[in-house]
Amino acid sequence: MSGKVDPQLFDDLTWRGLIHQTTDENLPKWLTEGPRVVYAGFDPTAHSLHVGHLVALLTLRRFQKAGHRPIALIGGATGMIGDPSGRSDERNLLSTEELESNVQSIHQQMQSVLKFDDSQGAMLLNNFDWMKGYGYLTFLRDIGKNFPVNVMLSKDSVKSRLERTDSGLSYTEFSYMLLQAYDFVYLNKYHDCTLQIGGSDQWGNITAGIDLGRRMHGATLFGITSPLLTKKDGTKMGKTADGAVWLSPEKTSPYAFYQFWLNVGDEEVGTCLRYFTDLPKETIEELDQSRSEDAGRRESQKKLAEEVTRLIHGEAGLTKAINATETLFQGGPIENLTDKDLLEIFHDVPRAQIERGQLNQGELTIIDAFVVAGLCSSKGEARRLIDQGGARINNEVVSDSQKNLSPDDLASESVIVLKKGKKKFALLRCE
RNA sequence: GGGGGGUUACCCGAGCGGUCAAAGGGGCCAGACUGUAAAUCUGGUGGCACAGCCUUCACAGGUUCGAAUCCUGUACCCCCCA
Repeated sequence: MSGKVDPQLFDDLTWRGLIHQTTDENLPKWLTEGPRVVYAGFDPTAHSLHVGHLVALLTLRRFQKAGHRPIALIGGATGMIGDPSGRSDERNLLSTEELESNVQSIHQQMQSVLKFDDSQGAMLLNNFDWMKGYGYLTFLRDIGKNFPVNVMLSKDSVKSRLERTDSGLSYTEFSYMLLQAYDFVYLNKYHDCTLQIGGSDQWGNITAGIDLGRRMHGATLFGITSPLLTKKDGTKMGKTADGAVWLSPEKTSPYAFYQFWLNVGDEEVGTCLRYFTDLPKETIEELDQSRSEDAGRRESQKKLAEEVTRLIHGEAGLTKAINATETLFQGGPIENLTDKDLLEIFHDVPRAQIERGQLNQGELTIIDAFVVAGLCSSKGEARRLIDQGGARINNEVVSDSQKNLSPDDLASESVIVLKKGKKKFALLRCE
């Protein structure tokens, strides 16, 4: 590792609003003195990372770009336990098979964000590797001995759970902190790691690791937490009505991913630009300025969506997302497109098969079409939708709920595009 | 063990013999406005063969011309006394 690091890193993080708390006032100076090994943990509780993981992942990336060495720690062991921090109820435990498969795919995803290639590149470690052989008695003697219960009880993550009367805290979850603390100490001992970053809900776990390092080895360790990103209404960022926004293109298509960022509210978009893009300060401040003059142009949202989508899905994914967006929201009728075009643009839109004969005979009512396509859960709902003017075929409003579909309604060789309201689409495809 | 209260649509919650598919609010869906926003306003929100019919008010029975509403039993929840 070259000895050079970017001395601006901490200032940049501060300007971006990514610093919530630090464990030591000398930390900014300490960071400029040479390359450090920094780690953040990711629980493999799902098959894919989601937008909620992105802040930590991108912060690791910023450290890497500034000349430090990141470790992405996958919590194969801790994921079996479940972190009680910020949770109101007990987690379900995952099987080892699920965990193993999750770890694989998460590793895959991280490669577009961190550079793992060279010998000084990022490291991906799984704490299951060093925890699996750790005996209970040994662990209690080595690690547990260093944890005063009164200190553990005073941690916010534990305290808040104990104060709830409607859900308890199992001994298993209570022990989570020891495992994460030990991770830090382990990484320090074997990989020279001296800094842990995480969301502000990780403060308790991070300081536990720092305390443990000092008690066991007299090590001096550091920690930084970032604010948890919430929307104006207090709900967590990264969730839509349909659930989490995933990084995996199988779970959230590049189009849907792009749309998520494009729809970020004016109040949040400034923060998002700072958190989720590498855009320099000047560019972001220009966008702030532009937004205060005419937020309706949505330059900030477009730039944000573009940057983040490119990072996660690459240039090709971004192009697809933009093409689909333009087609879907240009407003005019959908025509002069081929099956291939439509199926590509509407890649992740739900679709249903219908019989060609049904269409030719005019046997399919428009009400049934919306139900079959899954846009409406009952015929009554479909009827209401049409009566209220919220139903479109190939982007043209249909007002007659008695209408039957015919071959004239095909947008291309075999596809009919149904639309509910402004943003929900479905395809009917006749064979 | 004794006494009292409760269980209503996705959620909260009114209804306490007919006019109840069931007030009100939240959520959700759609429309207007707009920027594919926010806020606001309007309409909708059990199903269907939709001016009508069918199935709903914890569950099972009963009384009645007629029950979410009354009675009996069952399950679950809460409170008070022991």
